[in-house]
Amino acid sequence: MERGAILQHEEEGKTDAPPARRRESREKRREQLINATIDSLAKRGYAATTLANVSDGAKLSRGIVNFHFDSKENLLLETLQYMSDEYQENWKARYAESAPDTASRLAALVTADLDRRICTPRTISAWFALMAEAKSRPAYQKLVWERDAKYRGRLTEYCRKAKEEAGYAFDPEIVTAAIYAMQEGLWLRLMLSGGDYKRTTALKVVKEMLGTVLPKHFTPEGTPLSHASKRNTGRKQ
Amino acid sequence: MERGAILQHEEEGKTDAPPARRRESREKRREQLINATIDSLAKRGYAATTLANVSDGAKLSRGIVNFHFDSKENLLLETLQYMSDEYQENWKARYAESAPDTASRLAALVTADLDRRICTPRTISAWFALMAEAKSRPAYQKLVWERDAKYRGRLTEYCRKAKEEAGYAFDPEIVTAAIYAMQEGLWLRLMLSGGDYKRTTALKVVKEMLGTVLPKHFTPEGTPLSHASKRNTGRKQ
DNA sequence: CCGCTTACTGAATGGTTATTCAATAAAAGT
DNA sequence: ACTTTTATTGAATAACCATTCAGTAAGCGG
Repeated sequence: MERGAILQHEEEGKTDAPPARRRESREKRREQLINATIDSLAKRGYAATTLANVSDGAKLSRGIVNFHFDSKENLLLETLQYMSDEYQENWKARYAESAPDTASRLAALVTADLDRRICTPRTISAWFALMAEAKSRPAYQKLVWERDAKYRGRLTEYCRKAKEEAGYAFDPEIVTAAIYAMQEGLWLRLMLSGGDYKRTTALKVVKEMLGTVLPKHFTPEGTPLSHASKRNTGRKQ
Repeated sequence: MERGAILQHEEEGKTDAPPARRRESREKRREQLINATIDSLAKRGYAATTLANVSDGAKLSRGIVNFHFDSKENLLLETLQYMSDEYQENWKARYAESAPDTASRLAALVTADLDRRICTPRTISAWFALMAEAKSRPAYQKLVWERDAKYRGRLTEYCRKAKEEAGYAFDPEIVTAAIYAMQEGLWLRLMLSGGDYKRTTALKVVKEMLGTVLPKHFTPEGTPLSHASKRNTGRKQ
């Protein structure tokens, strides 16, 4: 469609003015190209992302992508892999640094999705651009399904734990599905609203939901109640 | 990528074996072409959908799309419009045929999304294919935003009503956002799981959520409690 | 049966794009 | 210094695709 794009993303270890024409290690270049791909996906969408866009974005020559990734198809797949890894590393880190009680763990998991580090317009747009193509590309679908399974498994584990601790009436699998679906829906909303809807608003929604569904573990506003509330093992709320 | 597609979708008013080579009214053809577009979007995704695919799918000649829609861009936009209208007609119909109490109305609205008539793999895949491009196409974004606004407005109205009736502690806007996000997330899940996850499972999730968030209006399984429960206007649950 | 309108066709066109590859040059090894 | 390896370029290629349009024929009013 249009040309002459201004690239806002700066690659990792470089700040000098004449950036290219210097050789780099295989890994550095690959990451640089993947970042340029994410930029283009976010700005132009899947259909309008061309190899010329990517190499221009990285300020490198036309043939560079096929040299490092063999094909466009493969570049896109590895970009998805890269984003998937980033996502996973993030929630695992948030999980690890949270307090060990059920409420804090759940809050960490659920909030990780909306963490400043991964929840940016750039990331979300690129993610959905690839997601929409997943239906017709088994390789994408498999990758994403596995990403999901790990996260949801952890989430279910803690929903089950919460149920045991407070005697909630819900089915942990179903609550997990509901929470996870809500998170993905909020991502979609963040993308479609084009800026009106902020990350912090989405956070409020997620937290209020935690407060409503798990009233023994969270305040109505969604703040974790860290004390181990083993008191009521009785009936429902 | 590959060729020689088998088309599973049959257009509206025709069943005879030699289908083409007969002139049709402008409206019939346009609808037929839109359906072929949805088929292709669902099967191949946005990027791989070509005008040749569409005209082949409709068993018509190459030039047909530009004759009826002027451009590919316009065909896609009108396809989005068509799907958007279908969606809206559906929830309005479900709403209209529901009992007039708050619980039934809410159940109708929330369940409409997963109605057999609009919630098919074909529709969902095509929808997300267009959605992912919305970020970079203002015309799409506007259209979808308006579609959403009407539905969410209605949903908020009834969440507010429910709160007044039973004295829930929640913020109706936030609960609406949560429910709507969950619905979109479930759509995404239906698409990505490729058949494991069924419409009926998603329905269960939605209903259990209603039961949890609005315990005075629904059973824990999500069946509406139709009697007007004006009894407690007091504190929170 | 005759013009006239309207729907439709499909080959031709021109622009875009992924991919290849021979040439080039920076490092690394010796 | 020189050889080898490895990264990079950019012009050439071939495929693909949206769009155009001159031509064809179906329906229709007369």
